[in-house]
Order: sequence, then C-alpha cells, then structure tokens
Amino acid sequence: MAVRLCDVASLLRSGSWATEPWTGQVIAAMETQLSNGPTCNNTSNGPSTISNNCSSPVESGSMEDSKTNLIVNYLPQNMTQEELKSLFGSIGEIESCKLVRDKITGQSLGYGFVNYVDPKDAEKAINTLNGLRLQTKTIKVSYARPSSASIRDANLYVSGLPKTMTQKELEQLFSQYGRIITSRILVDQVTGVSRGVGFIRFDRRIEAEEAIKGLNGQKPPGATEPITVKFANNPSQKTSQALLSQLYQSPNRRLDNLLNMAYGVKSRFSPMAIDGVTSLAGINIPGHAGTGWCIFVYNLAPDADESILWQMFGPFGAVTNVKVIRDFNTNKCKGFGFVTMTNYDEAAMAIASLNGYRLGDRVLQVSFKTNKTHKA
DNA sequence: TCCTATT
Repeated sequence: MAVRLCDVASLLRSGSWATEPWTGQVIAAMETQLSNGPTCNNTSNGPSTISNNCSSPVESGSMEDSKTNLIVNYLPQNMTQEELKSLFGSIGEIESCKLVRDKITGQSLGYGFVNYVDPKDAEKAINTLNGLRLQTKTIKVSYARPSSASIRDANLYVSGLPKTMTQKELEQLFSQYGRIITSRILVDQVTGVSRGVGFIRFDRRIEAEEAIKGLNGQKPPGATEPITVKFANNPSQKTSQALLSQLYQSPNRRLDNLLNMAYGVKSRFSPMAIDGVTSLAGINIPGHAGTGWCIFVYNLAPDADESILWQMFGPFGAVTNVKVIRDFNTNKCKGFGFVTMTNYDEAAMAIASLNGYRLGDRVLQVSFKTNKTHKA
C-alpha cells in the first residue's frame, strides 16, 4: 500500500523542474515517509519523543483510557476539520471529529481529535496514518489521553543548554521528574546546530512544576553554564503581528492571484466567493468544481483504496477529498477515482508529477476532471 | 528566549 511511492521520488528527481527548491521538499517528504513508514517519532518538523510513549496510555489511567479516541498532531495549518474527517474516515466509521482552533482567530492550532466507532479502526489509523507526510508536516497519530485539567500547561521552555546536548540527553535530564510527552531542541535552520533552547512537554503540569524547581538555574552534568527552565509561552499569547502574518499567508491568496492572472477574475479569499464569481462570470475551468479542483485518476488496480490516493496526492498540498469508485456488487475498484485539492498550483503540480506514474504494473493517467456529461 | 499535544 505504501509501496512504490519511492518511484515517484526518482521520477520527480529526473524531471525538469526537480531542481526547484520546493520540489526538493516534496521529494524529501516522500522519501522520509516511504523509507521510514509511519513512525512514532517524527522527522524534521515536529518535536518528538525518544521514549516509547507515542501512543501508550498513562499507566495510572487504566480502564478510563479510550481505545477509540485519537489525537492527531502536526496537521498542516490550512487543513480543515472536513479534510481531517475525510482523511481518517478512509479508515473506518468516525463517531466524532474535531479540529482544534484558536478561540479568537479561528485558525487551526494544528491538532485535532478523531473518535472512531470501532477500536480496531483507531488502531488501524495509528498504524497507517501516523507518520503520513502532508505538505511540510509529518502528522502524528496516537491515542488521546483522557482529557483533564492536570495535563494542561505542562510544556516547558528550556534555554541555556549546552550546544552539544542531544535531545536524548535533554530527555534523560528531565525524565526524573515525570513522563515526557514530547521534547525538542531548536536548531539553526542553516547550520543545523543547536540553538541551546528547547521544549519539554510533560504528561502532567505538576511534573513540569517539579522539573522547574529541580532544574531551573542548575548546571546539567558537565555543563559550564546553568540552564533556565520555565513554562513555555501559551499559544494564545501570540502577538497580533504573528496572527496577521498568518492570515496574510492564507493559501487562498495564491489561488486568488492565479485566477486573477489567468482569467482576470477578481475574487475574495474564500473558495465560496471564488466559486460564486467564476460561475457568475460563466467561466468554465477544467476540474474546478464546488470546493476545489477535482482530479481524475485513471487505471487504479481493483484493490486500490482511498489511502493510496491520500499518500500520492497529500505531499503536493491541501487535499480535501479522495474517492475510489467501486463496483456496487464486488466492491472492487472500477479502475478510477477522484481527488479534490484546494489550490490550483498544488493540483497542477500533482498532476504533472503523477500522470504517467507507474503504480504496481499500471501506468496511471492523472488529469483535471472534465465535465463530459454537461456540455455547455 | 519560543516548537505549537487535550476537545
């Protein structure tokens, strides 16, 4: 299922635009996903834990721990609740799904919850979707701990760390105070060298408090300078500057610009407004239907499923929906499916990259969906 | 001197 995508990477590498910087990111994204497969500890974009606590319930939580409720971390900023539901719904029936958003701005906080009807589907989701690359993110899928006030505000900011200290050493230093959920050392983007600052998220706030008492102002073993340990800034304390810059980077602006350049269409920044404008103007744009750009994928194998479509198209950008068309009686794929993507340029890049791609012994045909039944 | 993990 997760097979053969490395072929895409080599295909991309040999392609003419494989030298563009962000294409390289896509390749790197795919290679990470495909060589490692879904893993607990993530690669470049998110904090990770070294200890094996990625999905294990708290020991003391015992029977209370849900086996159907998952927390999904490191979601792309522009991923919506519907996309989340669509992605995880490809595994099994979902009881409920929630993307957590900032109360004031409504912006995604980059994580959410998916509660399945069947515990087996929750387990399957962890096994198949944890570590999935979506755009620049590697999502993390694990069991949600029972919600309680005691697990909130347990994130510590640590500074003054020796530049040589590894993430593992950082965890070793803090693990005496409790169960570490995530840890991270920030590094210089260019050199990759430690910036001497990092984060430790504990399971419970009291553990974090004890770690501050025990380690703030102390010198780690072998260090010459003391470290500072304090509670990390709360995301809600983000400056309005940062919020404005986030809003400014809304991906719809790019679609807006593209439409403007290609068709002279003036539109607002929401897909609804764009649909309204394009339909009013009587413009027929191939593949542009409803909430995004619909892509036709032909020559899928009979056993193809939705997850292969997510895996193929996800790395190129925001995917809102995937569908494998199946025979009603046999439930086998009829050889084709559809993928909806939000942004035109990402959809175009996915088509350019995946059209002609060999999936198993089949050569896929990938294009914008045409509307052959409604000749206007 | 701040990565975004508890609805």
